[in-house]
Amino acid sequence: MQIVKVLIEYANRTLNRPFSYLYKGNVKIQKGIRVLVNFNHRDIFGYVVDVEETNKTAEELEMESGYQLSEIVSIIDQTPLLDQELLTLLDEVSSYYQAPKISVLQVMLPPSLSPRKSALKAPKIAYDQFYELLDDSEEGLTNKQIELLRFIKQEKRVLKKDVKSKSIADKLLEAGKIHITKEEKRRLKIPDYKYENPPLLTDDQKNVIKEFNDSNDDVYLLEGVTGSGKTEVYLSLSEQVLNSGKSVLMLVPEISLTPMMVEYFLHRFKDNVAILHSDLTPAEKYDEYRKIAKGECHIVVGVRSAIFAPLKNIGLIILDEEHTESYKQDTLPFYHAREVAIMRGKYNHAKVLLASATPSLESRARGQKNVYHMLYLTKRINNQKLPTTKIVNMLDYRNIDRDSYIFSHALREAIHATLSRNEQVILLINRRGFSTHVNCRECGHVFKCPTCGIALTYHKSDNMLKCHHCDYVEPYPEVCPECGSRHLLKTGFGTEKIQDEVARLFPNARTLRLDSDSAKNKSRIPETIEAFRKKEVDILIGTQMIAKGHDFPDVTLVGIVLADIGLSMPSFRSNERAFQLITQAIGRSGRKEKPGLAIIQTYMPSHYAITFAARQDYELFYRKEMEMRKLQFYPPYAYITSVTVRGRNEDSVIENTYQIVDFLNDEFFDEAQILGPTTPYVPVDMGFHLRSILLKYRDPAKARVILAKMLDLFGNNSQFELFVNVDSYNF
DNA sequence: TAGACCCAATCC
DNA sequence: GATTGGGTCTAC
Repeated sequence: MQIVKVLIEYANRTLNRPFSYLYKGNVKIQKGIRVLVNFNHRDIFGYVVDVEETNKTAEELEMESGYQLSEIVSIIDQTPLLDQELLTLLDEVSSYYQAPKISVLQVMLPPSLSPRKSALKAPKIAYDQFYELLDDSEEGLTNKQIELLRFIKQEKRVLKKDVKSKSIADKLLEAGKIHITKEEKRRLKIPDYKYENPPLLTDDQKNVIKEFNDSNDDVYLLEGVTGSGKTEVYLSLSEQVLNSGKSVLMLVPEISLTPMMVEYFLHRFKDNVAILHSDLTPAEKYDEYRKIAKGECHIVVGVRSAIFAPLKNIGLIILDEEHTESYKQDTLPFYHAREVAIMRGKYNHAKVLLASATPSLESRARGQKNVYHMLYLTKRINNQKLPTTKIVNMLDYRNIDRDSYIFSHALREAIHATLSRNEQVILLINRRGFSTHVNCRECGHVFKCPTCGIALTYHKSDNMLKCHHCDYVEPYPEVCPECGSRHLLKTGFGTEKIQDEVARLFPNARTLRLDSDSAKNKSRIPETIEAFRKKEVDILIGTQMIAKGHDFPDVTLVGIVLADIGLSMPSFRSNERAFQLITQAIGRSGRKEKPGLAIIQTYMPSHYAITFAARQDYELFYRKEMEMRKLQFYPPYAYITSVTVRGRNEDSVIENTYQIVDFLNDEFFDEAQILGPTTPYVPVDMGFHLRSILLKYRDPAKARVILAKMLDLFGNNSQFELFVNVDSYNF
């Protein structure tokens, strides 16, 4: 008999330990397969982490352990799901992020292979069936049969579903003239891209590639201004790595927004590329995953979770736009693709290339200390000039347009001039909806989300109040629910309001809005982008989703309607975020031979994040922001981890949070700054109250030990749940 | 994580 | 007296 230890599919702290089951059959159970087990009256998935042979009886085992072991319901897999590298990575990731192993497995594997019960309903392998010739003698066959036989002989193999007459084919099968072969099908349909000859590299690009090749360092940070040709560097390096017999993992922030990168790789490397992103269907993900695991392709282009692709013999890992926050998962297991990339790079002795026009401060600081090898691309391709920028102080009423409190004279006139030259405009406003706050003028009542407690945003298109954090919506009430007054005040503005204003001020301009409301259906994002590129639209209005990566040759004006929005967020990263967003947005203007202009409207015209972004001066921003971070002891000077306590009873949550703070203070002595309990920005989550603790420290190894101890001590309480977010981005 | 179980509130 | 709802407990 075998004792099988399994991890349960529930990614809950209190269940984060192996449970034992019996297996009396004669199959040798292997570590790393999935089994179906009965757990607390329900059949669920378990992932086998250990197997022991035993001569004891079930009764003896019950005596020893004090509980009755039940038997495995069924075995799901024939062979282990992960190879040695990914098993090692699993351990490393779950210990670095203090995350339940099962939660890491669940992000590593596609839905069809996931250790969770829903995998039973997930897509299976699909096959194409072919007829193939066995014997071409035609004796005793009818004319129709001979016709089909000759056709199959000529074509070598014929898709079964392409043969119209099944009965004739059946006759040939019966006579042993042909047989059926099957082959796994790839359900992701990829257009047939023509190979494109690589363009000649610029001297800058050649120098970067040479420096990269001549060095033996592990991790590189390529700082390259917008439009400096980073993509061609990726393609060239990838080609080299492939020629040396190794494979390439290419990570991008989000494929539906920036399909260009995938297209470049498909043009150059065709069938050798597999694609992994969140818009694929589960069936497509499964097929791509197997194609990679079987070694049928050597390049993976994908988003965050693609860092776990079962690619073998990796020679190069690239993170494009490495500063992008979508590389950090903000749910369990809270991993950051950059850190995982570095772990995988070490294991494979592969180089890791991080790249951005505006690197994260963490990465840039490591570059400073030569932990990462810095590389630079300082010139735009063809020496295109950066756009002219202008900061407009919106505090000065003389700058504001007479007809609109949202637009300045400067921006309104620039839009007018651009349109009359038949060129295009991008207006960026980093906020969705129509107005950001609705409150009652009589009693001051503020409309808030009942589940999250944050202010609701008014959306004009459907006349609804929406929560921008959860999916709560309610119809816009004409009267105040508190006092019955009809005087409701809408303040603040977002994309919808801008669209209204533009329609009013420029009635002849064709406008389109692109934000996560207008793009509910993700397939419409590329459509909108394409319509704009084809100049069916004059003005594109949108949130940050329009600021990234796109190349619109006829855009010569970018207007940032209110640059301060990001800056007023209560986060130590808000300066960095604002700088990155403004820099990226400005980079959309004047991409071809026409000179570009960018106008930045702000109430904080002398804020360094805005002035340095306007000058496109990353290095100055970096230095200034580093001073601030040093002063406040934030990353990159400190590591941070947040601990969130979540429970039904608010008082008990607060009380327990204090106890944890006390514990952490005792353990760290003076080796950490501990802030908290604080009430998070979103204080209530589905009826659960939340409180957070922020830890800032210098020694991650020590913190890991203390955090593990904390989870041992406080992590198994039924009153509350603990969430540990190592290297958190939510503060 | 989700069901079972317990107790109290609520119904006609 | 039965039914419903909420909170708590537990799993191999």
